[in-house]
Amino acid sequence: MPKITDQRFTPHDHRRCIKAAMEEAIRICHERNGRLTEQRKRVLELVWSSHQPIGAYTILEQLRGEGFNGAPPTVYRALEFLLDHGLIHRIESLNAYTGCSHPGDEHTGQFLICSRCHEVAELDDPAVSRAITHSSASIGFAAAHQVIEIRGLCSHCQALPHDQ
Amino acid sequence: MPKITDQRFTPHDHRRCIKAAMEEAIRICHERNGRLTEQRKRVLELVWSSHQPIGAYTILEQLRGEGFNGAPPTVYRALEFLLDHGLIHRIESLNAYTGCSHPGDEHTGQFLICSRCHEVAELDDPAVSRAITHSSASIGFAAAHQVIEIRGLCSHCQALPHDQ
DNA sequence: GATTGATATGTTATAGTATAACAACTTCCA
DNA sequence: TGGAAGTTGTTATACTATAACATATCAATC
Repeated sequence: MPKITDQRFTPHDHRRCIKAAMEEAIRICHERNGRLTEQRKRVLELVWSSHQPIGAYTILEQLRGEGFNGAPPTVYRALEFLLDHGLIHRIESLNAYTGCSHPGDEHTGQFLICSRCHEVAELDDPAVSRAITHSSASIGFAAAHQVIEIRGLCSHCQALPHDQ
Repeated sequence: MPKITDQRFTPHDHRRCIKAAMEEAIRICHERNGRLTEQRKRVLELVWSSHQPIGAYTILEQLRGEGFNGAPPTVYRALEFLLDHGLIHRIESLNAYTGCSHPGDEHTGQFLICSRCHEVAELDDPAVSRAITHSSASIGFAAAHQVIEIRGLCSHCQALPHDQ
């Protein structure tokens, strides 16, 4: 059974998502002796500012809007840290980043990307992973990391008229 | 059962792959009234020149080595045509392109990418697709296009010593 | 075979994404 | 307190992709 731990694709008080994510991040970094500096924390908040994946340069713009006077490497470094600690994921097909819905667990995300509202939900269905591992193994391929990004329409957008 | 129609990940006479792919491409384009021009044909050959995905700018370099005096748009247009006609796939996680192993069939590829030799095989296992469609549907998401790119070690590279 | 509309290619410029390389600063512990 | 490790600043540049407009080629019709 797929595991969806958040409220994505449905209206909700998103501030709670952010708050919960930040608390989790602090906990995890503390546990792992990772230094969640102010910059990294702020980047994580920006990534979590919506359920739409956000690009590195958009993050940079936002930081600049807040008086930050930095350059791309700063953002990319923060993203790298957050990726390394499993706090965010990179969506390869969008060159963008999104908050991880269940950090801490070792996992490679499976993403459902709505073509209409552009929100992304993370689905971590062991059945999917298993199917892939099994199928790969049947031709002798040892699967390590899985990139799974599914495009389609979320339930909310399916209910809307087609002419947007 | 996964369907692997080619000889990837094993030594083989690759000229045959190229030849077969080109013949298929000609057939398919004829059938669909697509104009497989010399440039497009040459780009397709370059994409098929190995089982390693190739980047647009590498293609450009190679074309230039052959006396072609063009710019990126030419290459990207050829790639777009080939993608539209299902003759190649784009590997999102590599920003690169690879020949489609069974063009003509409607399908979204599932790719096995060897981290060591960098070859890519296309696996089109309906069981994997089904697992994803099913899992998505269970939370009301209508899956349309699937990006599946698996990193790991091919059977050949698994057999090699670890210190490469 | 000239006309014309559609398709394909050439050309220049620029947008968007990411990292290399080195300098300066902080943190933390020995 | 000194020094190593880790973090951030800064500049430059690499890599990937497309916009916009000009020109050329094709293919069907008159």
